[in-house]
Amino acid sequence: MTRPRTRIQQRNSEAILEAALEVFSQQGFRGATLDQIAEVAGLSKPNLLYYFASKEAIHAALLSGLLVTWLNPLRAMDPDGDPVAELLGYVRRKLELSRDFPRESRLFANEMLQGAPRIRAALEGELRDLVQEKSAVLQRWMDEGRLAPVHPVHLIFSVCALTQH
Amino acid sequence: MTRPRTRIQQRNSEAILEAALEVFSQQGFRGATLDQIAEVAGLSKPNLLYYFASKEAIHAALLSGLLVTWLNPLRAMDPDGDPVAELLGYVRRKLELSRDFPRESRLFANEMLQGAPRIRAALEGELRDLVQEKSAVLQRWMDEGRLAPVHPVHLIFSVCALTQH
DNA sequence: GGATGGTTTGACCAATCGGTCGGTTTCAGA
DNA sequence: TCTGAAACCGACCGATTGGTCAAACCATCC
Repeated sequence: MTRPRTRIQQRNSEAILEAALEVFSQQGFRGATLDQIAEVAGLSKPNLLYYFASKEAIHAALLSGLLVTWLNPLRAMDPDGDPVAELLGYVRRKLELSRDFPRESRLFANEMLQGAPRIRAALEGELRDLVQEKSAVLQRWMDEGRLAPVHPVHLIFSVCALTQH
Repeated sequence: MTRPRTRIQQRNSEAILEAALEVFSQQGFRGATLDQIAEVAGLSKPNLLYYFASKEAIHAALLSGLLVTWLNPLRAMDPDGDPVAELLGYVRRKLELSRDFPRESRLFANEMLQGAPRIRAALEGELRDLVQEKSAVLQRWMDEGRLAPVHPVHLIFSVCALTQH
């Protein structure tokens, strides 16, 4: 619930999440085991469960911060900026994210492949709203003749597809 | 090894592969269980293992036929045809494949996410050769001025990314 | 009708899973 | 230096896993 207080809590919580990211992103949720995570983190299995209530809790903690980070590149697209520059900036930020955080990218992909059972709500809320908002911006740019006319949602989808892939 | 002979073998083998495709594509290899597959197939678990030696064997049987099917759209691109028409035909065939066989697509994606441990060899052989061959064709078309100049491998990668996504 | 070989299953097994428990060690603050 | 709480772990638990096996079943051909 609250943030870790002591130094030990801080360090071990981070080690667990780091290890869990490594394992979950490669094996998927069901494929990962607490023993694997514990070994990578350099802790015993009971000690893992001293910091997190369950395997689900570790996974949830990883995913919770993920969506925000992943939507940032699109969110940062400035409606008042230059259309082409903004669009290319969006592509570049998204690409750098995939390059610098491949494990997070795979974790996200794994979740999507299974129908996003744990983040569906967030996707249908936050993500949907953001896409609609930015689609409107793109549409306006196209109407003003400052951007080649294509379906704005398809455009966003294409950028996601290419960068994520 | 050899193809099923009797009608019963034919029917049950297909039922098992059909059920395994359903389960593997949703849960991944480690996430899927023989009990789930058996239930979907309408057979008992020991009966599954009468037709396939192991869980691995079922998965391998599914993957073996997959790569060929998945490379067909690119393979069918005709070096002597019209560049734009051939490229669009490739995109269309790939897109139809993803639309009509989403489970196979997810199975493939799952395998890729885990580093393709079971089809890495095939990827580095068959896939690599085909991409290089078709890249040469695309490069020739570009040199002849019949296609906008981009990196041919990036072009193929982009089509894969968009259609698969 | 009986013999034969392909087919099916209930019962079972060792290994592994996520998670618990009681007790021990380590640490921080007085 | 002492003490109480935080941190840690060996041993264990019930459930589930992939897989086995002997026995039963059943279709087919002589």
